[in-house]
Amino acid sequence: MKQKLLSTLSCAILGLLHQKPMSGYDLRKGFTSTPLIHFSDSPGSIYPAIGRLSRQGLIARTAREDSSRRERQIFRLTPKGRGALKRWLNKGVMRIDVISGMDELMLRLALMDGVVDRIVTNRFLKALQKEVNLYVAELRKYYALATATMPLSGRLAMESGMDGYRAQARWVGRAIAEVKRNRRLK
Amino acid sequence: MKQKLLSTLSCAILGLLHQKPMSGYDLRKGFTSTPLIHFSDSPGSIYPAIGRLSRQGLIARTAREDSSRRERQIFRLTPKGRGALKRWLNKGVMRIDVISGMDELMLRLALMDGVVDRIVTNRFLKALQKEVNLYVAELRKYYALATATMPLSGRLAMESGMDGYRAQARWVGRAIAEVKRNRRLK
DNA sequence: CGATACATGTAACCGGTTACATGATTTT
DNA sequence: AAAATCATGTAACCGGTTACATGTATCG
Repeated sequence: MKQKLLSTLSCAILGLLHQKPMSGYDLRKGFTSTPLIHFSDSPGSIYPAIGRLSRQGLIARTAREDSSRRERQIFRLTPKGRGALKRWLNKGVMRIDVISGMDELMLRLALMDGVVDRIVTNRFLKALQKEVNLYVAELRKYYALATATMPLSGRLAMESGMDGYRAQARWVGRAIAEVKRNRRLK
Repeated sequence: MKQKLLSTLSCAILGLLHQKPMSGYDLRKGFTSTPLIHFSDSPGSIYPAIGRLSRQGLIARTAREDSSRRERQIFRLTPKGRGALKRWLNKGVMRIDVISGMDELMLRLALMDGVVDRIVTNRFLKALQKEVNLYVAELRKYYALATATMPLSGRLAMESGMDGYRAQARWVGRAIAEVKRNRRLK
């Protein structure tokens, strides 16, 4: 049986539903009211995504809490959904993710707690560190070669990118230390 | 007459063709061989984009240089295309761009040279600075409130984002200074 | 001659965006 | 009673991804 590829939004939904069963509306609020806003809000993306996940058997309706509010459909993760979530969290960190999928990487990190153990988080951060450092080195090399011929605004834009990745490199070092410390304390 | 909304890729193509007329293949290489890689490579996105821009009258085929190579179709910007490019570069900097469109903002900056003057670049950077600082402040506030209840990995992911935006804030300060210095030297 | 780089495209698929539609419940 | 918020959806559109198709020129 082949695993369907899930969109980032779908995986975000799986991660949030793992933390706590909730409705489509709650999910939307979870996106719009936190820095997760990156991953879209708008009913036109979330409800269809819920429908797909439901059809694939990764999430399921819970008995609705008919307290007073109308028709709230609460969804929860199925075992199959939990499996899909774990697979997504366990994926490797590729060069291309660092170049154009950093948001998704950070989403993965954010959703790891309570789903995978610290070893996975640690492995993830180590892999990320490696790829970020490689990419910084590559950018530096490109910059050294091209800077002379680059116009001012182009150079500034490139420096912005490099600064961002350097900040990531520093951050990931601290993050690894924190995870290690946290593991020892347990 | 209403202006069609152009995709980021389309605008990137307009910007590159403004620097120098070239073929679809050249554009692809321009993307894959530089940090512009963010904005897709793959023939399946570039050739259709070229087709659309051509149909809209924003770019046009140049007499082909039939030196020896086969069928290279060289495209250049039309006056209408230059107008569209300028409008894109002159757009304001919104909060939402900072939150989920930083790549496009940096692309805009990178392509400004030779198309719009330093005043526009300066205005852009000032607006960016304002929005980045506001967003950093907002994140800080959210972090202060939520940090206690956030799991480790979630907190780390959030810190990554904050570090990134702080780096942007520092960079934009330097960038503004450089543009000012550069303007004085001229 | 075979491999690699040059060069351009098409077609199916997928999913996000936008806008619209609907209706209940709570607040003013 | 009107307005705002809660809550769920649908449909058209657009464009990016993937994979495929095709053929030339150059180089070893």
